[in-house]
Amino acid sequence: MPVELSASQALNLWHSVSLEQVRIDNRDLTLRQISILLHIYLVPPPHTVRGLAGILGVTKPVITRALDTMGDLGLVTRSRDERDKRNVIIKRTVDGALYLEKLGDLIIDQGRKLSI
Amino acid sequence: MPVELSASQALNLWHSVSLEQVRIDNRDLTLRQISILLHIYLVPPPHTVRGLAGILGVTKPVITRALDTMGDLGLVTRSRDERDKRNVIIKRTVDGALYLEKLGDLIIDQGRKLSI
DNA sequence: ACGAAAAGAAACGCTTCCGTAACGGTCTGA
DNA sequence: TCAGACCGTTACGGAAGCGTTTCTTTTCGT
Repeated sequence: MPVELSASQALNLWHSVSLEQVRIDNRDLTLRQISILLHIYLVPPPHTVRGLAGILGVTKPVITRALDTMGDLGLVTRSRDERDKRNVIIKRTVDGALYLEKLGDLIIDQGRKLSI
Repeated sequence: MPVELSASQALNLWHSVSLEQVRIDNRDLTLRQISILLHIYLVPPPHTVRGLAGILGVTKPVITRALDTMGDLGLVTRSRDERDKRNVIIKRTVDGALYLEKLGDLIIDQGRKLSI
């Protein structure tokens, strides 16, 4: 079930959602952080630092720092992989799920308001 | 013509577009910068620093800095308002239009790939 | 058993962003 | 006309991001 958007619909959707996100959310995540967060919550686990770095095309410290920041915000958690103690498994939190739920609602709302 | 999205469609769309944007674009604009850029290009002019600050709910220096950064990237230009020389009018550029055209195409492409 | 490899974190120097506050140039109305 | 309001920028100290490099712990192959 693809979603067919016109050029103006696509950009207007992005515009209104970004704007509301900026206005509402004081946490001000970067695009990278949002990508990581969405990836963790939408793609089946397990998620590792190395894996995420490869997927986003960034270096490992970028992921570590993003997880530090989002961990402080309560959006994700980390725990050692007991099967291979070199790995860290990135886990979801209730707050993180809530955050993305709100984002989803925002996108849906702004999508409904589109014209042309 | 509203766009009806399911919760999973909304988040998957945001996920895939953010991910591709991170992978493709080395400029790495912040969400605020993207909001400003989209606003300048989608909302009829004139655009002023004070006006944008009010719309985004941020302070004026935030707008000035964002315009500095995006000006260096060639995405926007500024010029004094000759009618009231206190004001600065923010203008569009060819590169900026091209940047947003690519973003629009990306959103459209990822929208087409959605399922469920 | 032990050296190499792998994973994540920490350190380092740098850049960029933030909000508050102060600053010059411009307009305006009393 | 000129004091005050307005507009955008700059300055400042601090926080957070970046990529590269180094370090610690753990695993794996021989």
